[in-house]
Order: sequence, then C-alpha cells, then structure tokens
Amino acid sequence: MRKPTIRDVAKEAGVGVGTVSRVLNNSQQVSTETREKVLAAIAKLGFRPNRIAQRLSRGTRVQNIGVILPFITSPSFVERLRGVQMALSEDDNEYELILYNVSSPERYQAQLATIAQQRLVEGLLVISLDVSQEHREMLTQAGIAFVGVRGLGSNSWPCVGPDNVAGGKLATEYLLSLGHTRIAYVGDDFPDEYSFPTSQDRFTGYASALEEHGIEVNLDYVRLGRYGRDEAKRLTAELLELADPPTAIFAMSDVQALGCISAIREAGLRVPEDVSVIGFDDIEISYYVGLTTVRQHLVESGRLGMRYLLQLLREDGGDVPRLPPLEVIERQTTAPPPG
Amino acid sequence: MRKPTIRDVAKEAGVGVGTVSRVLNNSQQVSTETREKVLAAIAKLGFRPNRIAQRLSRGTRVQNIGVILPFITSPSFVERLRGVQMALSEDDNEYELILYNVSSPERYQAQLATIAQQRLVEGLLVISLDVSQEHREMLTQAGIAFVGVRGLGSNSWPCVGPDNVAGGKLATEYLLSLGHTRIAYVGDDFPDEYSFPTSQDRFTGYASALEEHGIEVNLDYVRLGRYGRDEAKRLTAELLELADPPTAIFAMSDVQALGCISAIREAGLRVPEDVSVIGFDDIEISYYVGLTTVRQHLVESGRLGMRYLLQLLREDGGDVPRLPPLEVIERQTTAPPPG
DNA sequence: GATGGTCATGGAACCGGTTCCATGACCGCC
DNA sequence: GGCGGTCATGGAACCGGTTCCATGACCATC
Repeated sequence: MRKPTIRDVAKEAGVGVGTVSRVLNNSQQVSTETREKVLAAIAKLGFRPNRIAQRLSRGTRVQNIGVILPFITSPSFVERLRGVQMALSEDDNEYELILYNVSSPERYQAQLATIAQQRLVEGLLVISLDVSQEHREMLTQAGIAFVGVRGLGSNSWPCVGPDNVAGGKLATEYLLSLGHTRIAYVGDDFPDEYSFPTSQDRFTGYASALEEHGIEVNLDYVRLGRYGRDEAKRLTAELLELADPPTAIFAMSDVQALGCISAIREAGLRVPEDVSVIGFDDIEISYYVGLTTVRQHLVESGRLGMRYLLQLLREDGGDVPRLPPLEVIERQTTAPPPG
Repeated sequence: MRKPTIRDVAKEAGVGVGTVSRVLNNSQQVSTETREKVLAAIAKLGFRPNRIAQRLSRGTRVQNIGVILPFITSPSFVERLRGVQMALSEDDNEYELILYNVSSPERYQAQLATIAQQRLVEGLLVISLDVSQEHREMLTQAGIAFVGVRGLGSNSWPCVGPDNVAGGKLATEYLLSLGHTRIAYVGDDFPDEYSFPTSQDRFTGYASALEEHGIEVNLDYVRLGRYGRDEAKRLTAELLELADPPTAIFAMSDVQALGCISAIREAGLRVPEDVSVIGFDDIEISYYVGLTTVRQHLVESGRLGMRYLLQLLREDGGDVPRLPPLEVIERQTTAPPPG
C-alpha cells in the first residue's frame, strides 16, 4: 500500500489535481465547498505532500552541506562546530547545514554509507572522525566533496587540524623546562572508540620529548582510560598513590585535565605547588578555571575546514589551509616542581 | 541562460538521456568510448545533476527537521542542542537535522520567512528565540509544525522551558534564606537583542521575592548590560564600589556569574565569604567551578522539545511536556553574609 | 438575446532526473 | 545461413508535485 499522492486525493474528492494543489497552497481561487471536499479527502487518505516533488516542480534550488561529528558531548567538538558556523555565515549563505551526529561508533560507518547513497549534500565536513579508504571512495563516487577537521596523520585526504605528535611534545617540553622529570600522561585508550589516534599521537610526542631529555618512559606514569573527567580523576588518584608519584601531569585533553586537578585537590595536594597539570585543546572552560594548556585553535580549525570545503565546491581547488602553530597557554596550574 | 540538464548533455554528446544517466551512476553498461564522450559533454556544459530531481525519481524519502538557534556562542544553547540530538537519536532516525543559526537579530526574521517559503523541513524547533504572530502564521500556512525551547511566557504557542519569573524568585529567596538583604541583580538589558524577555522575567522574580520580604528594590543594585562574562565583570566592579555594596549577587546566567566572581576576586574579596554569587542555568562549567546556581534542566528541555515536535509530526498531539521543577544547586559560591 | 467579464475547475505539460523495455549490432555455433 | 545470446543504447514512462491554459457556468450589461 503505497503513500497516497495528489492524484489519489483528486480522485477521492472527485476533482482535478490542479484543484487539490490549489487547496494545498491556500489559493483564493477555490470555492469553500470544493475546498471542504478536498480537505476531507486529504484527511481520509492521510495524504501528506511530498516535499521533494514540491521542490522539484517549484524549481527551488537549495544546496546542502553536511557536517558529521561525534555526539555533541565534548566541548572541543562544540568549538569546532562554532567555527563551522562562522565560516558558513561569512559566506554567501547559499548552503543549508545538515548536522549528522554519530551517537555510536558502530553506526558511524553506516551513516557515511547512507550519506553517500542519499546524495543529499554537496559536501561533507568530518569533525574529529576518521574516514576509511572504502568510505572515501563511496563519497567520491557519489560526487560528494569532503574535508576533515581533526588531527593530522598519515593523511591521504585533506584535513585541517593540529599535529598531535608535535603538540604532545610541546606540552611535555614545557613541563620539562619548568624542571619536572616525573611527568605522567593521562589519556584515552588507544585506539579510541572511533579508531582515531589522537591519544596515541599525543603520547608519541610525550614519549619523544622525554627521550630527547634522556628520560625513560615510566609505564607507571602512563594511565589510559575512557575519555571523560571522572575517568581521568580515577586514573590520577592511582598516580598519586604511587610510591614515587609524578610532580606533573600532561592530560591529553582539557576535560581530562580538570579531572586530574580535582583528584589532586581531593588528595589534599595543591595545584600547581605540589603537582602541575597541563591540558590540551584550550577550550573555553580552561580560560575560566585558569588551566595551563596547549592551544590548538579549535574554532579556527572548524572555520578553515568549512571554508576550504566551500572552496572545493566552487572547484577552486587550492591548498589545504593550515592552522596557526600550536602554543602553550600559561595559566595557573603549572609551576616548577616542589623543593 | 538556464542550467544545463541531462537532456542538454545528451544532445551535446549525441547520445540518449539514459546513457548519460548511466555514466553519472557509474553503470558498467557503457562502453568506454561513449563514456568519454558523455564526460566531455558534462565538462563542457558544466553540468551538475540536480539533487532534488535525483531524489524524486529515486523515490528517496528523507524528512528534515529544522532547529534554529542563536549563534552557538552561549553554553546554554549548546546544552539544549545536545538534548535535541538525544531526542533525535532515541527516535527512529527518519529525520535529518538541519541547523539554522541566527548570526544577527536582523536576519532572524528573514530566515524564518525563508524557512516557511522553502518548505524544506517538516517541523521547526526554535531554541531560545521568539516567533512573532506573523511568522507563526507563515509557518502554519506552510504546514510546518514548530515548538519552542525557551522560557515560558504569555505563550500562545507551545514551548518547553523554565518559568523564568519563578526561577528568579527561587534564586533570590535562596539568598534571602541565607540571611542576605543587600542583594544585587546582574543581567541582560531588557529587552535583549532577540527581543526575548529572559532577563526581564528573572528580574521580575527577583523583585517580587524582595518585596515579599519587605525589601525595596534598590536600583543601584540592579545592573544591566550586554550578555557576556566581561560585561558582567564590569558591572560587578561598579557594584563593589558602591558606598554600601551588596553582600550577594544574583546573576541571570551562569556565564555572567563567572564574570561576577572574577570581579569580586580582583577586588581582593572572597567568594563566598565576603560576597555570595548565585547564577542561573546550571551549565556544565558551573559544575567544574563549583558555582551555586538554579538548575533549569537545559539538556532535558532540548530533549523534551524535540520529542514533542516529533509527536506533533506524527499527529499524536498531546499536551506540551513540562520540565522537572527548577531547583537551587548549592555549591561553593554562596554562604551567609559576613558578620 | 448576444456579448463580455469573472470565476472555479480540469487536466496537460513540465520540473530533471532514473529505470525499464525495445532495438539492433555483433558474435559464436549448429 | 539461420538462430539464440550478450551487450550498448535510445527513449518513453515515471516520480509527485505546480502552473498555465482552455473550458464552461454564471451573471451583468447593452
């Protein structure tokens, strides 16, 4: 039993399709009596106009751009999204933004396939997610341009984002420069749920900075877990119970850094006098709470990513834009080690 | 000069429309030679397939739901949006989410008109914005259901949100119950840029609580300005310079409350020992910084709003859902007045 | 009673793709 | 040489609306 069309309604009401259309569009040119008949038929059949057909015949030309991102749960995604919005509103506004949110890793692949198949969007911005070779091909086949906003890696596709290895190194070097030697790393499990190696990359940078200073990586100081404040807090509590606890912690994200700080305070220690903490991201909260962190220009990455995508859609091509360099933002959670 | 269609391409390439379509869809059933000819014609004419027509003929049935909200700048919008996403992903997922963001108040009205005219969406969720009588009629005419997620008021249309007057009263009563009598109010100008009376309503609650306790509203204690942390900080600095400064501040939003706290600390005073601060919203940051506030269930409001909209689209009707009651969340920024 | 205007109405043509069916070329095999 | 099969191809029909044009009813006017 297929959905009723305007012709079914016309037949049911005993009128022509034109009349039904006029009723639907509130034309004045319909007698009250006929209108009633048509409305009755519509109600009876449960008819709902097909928007696609409406738009085709009206000639409305709307272009869509898709943005896909993990469930809006982490502040860093939100900031990137904010940048995306900026780029879009700076533009001519000829595109509508369709937001796809990935609520579970399992569904992500299927969503990409659906996006390619539906061809609803002209372009897709992929925020903080990876796209497999297979899905890249699907998108290309469907004629959908795509750009990533995420950490750089061995990218075989255009991405705007930070070099996480360099960032991890930068954070660790900053702690080393303050005189710390017992430096812990708190991060996500590798590889994380979306099989995206952020934590791993930042750890690599951490390890290489230590190594360059002749410090061996102490696996007791490396604590990995699920992303989130509470898990980071738990991991930090474990660190503080070590016989030889770290004097500084590099948390792979600001959210996790906040968990670290909270654990340190609950253990009766002070930040930064007893333990220093540096985060990564520079989300808005960090400014409020005075967290020292590595600024990765989140808003700007969303903005540049979208801008580049728009450029691709206009077939201007051009180089992938680059973010300003990563920088350590010194606030109040880092200091030289005690003693 | 209208855009080239598939028929133009077919003519140009000297083939049938079916063949062009096959090339577009990477069918195996086309000889290399023909494919080349078609591709050349496509390139020459600058042909781009019309997605609308594709979808109509393919029979793809995608429904869209629109969400319109002020530029993603305030955390409270983001939390509401998060709730929206939750509702949508709990559902059958038959809808795509189109995000409209209002970057300037002037453009807002025009955007609503465009939305009504385009008829791209089946329903519209309006977050933290007002919809005039005129625009409500336009939406209704276009057959677009809409629901608001914003403070209740003299609503002639369905909205899910807090009672701001009651909330303002609740916050003020809490401060009164601690023993404060010199209580200031820091909020947005009325009416604000989007002509939405949040600040006014919360102030009304504030005034009525004071009145019920026999305290006259002291206009020196009422400071209004642009929304934002820095402005609130400035206003608070002014308050602290009064001959008889307040011992407690009710900030109309958590973001503003953070500005208040920062001003108090910069003035060499302690929170809450010298001055208490209560906010409004209970955004995520408030948890991290230990801000006492009025919880208005932001995430839940987005969720319920979207859920109700989906229900309307299924024509189940039903009552507008109600949020759990507002509640004061006591944290570390409020205490009895000094002395 | 003929003329002309207004108005509600039916229905064909159209929007721009996809898909299915008929056609004819070409090949291999009996 | 006739037959059946495969394969590339053209083009009509279709998706489900909107719009325009022709039609005929009805009324007022001369």
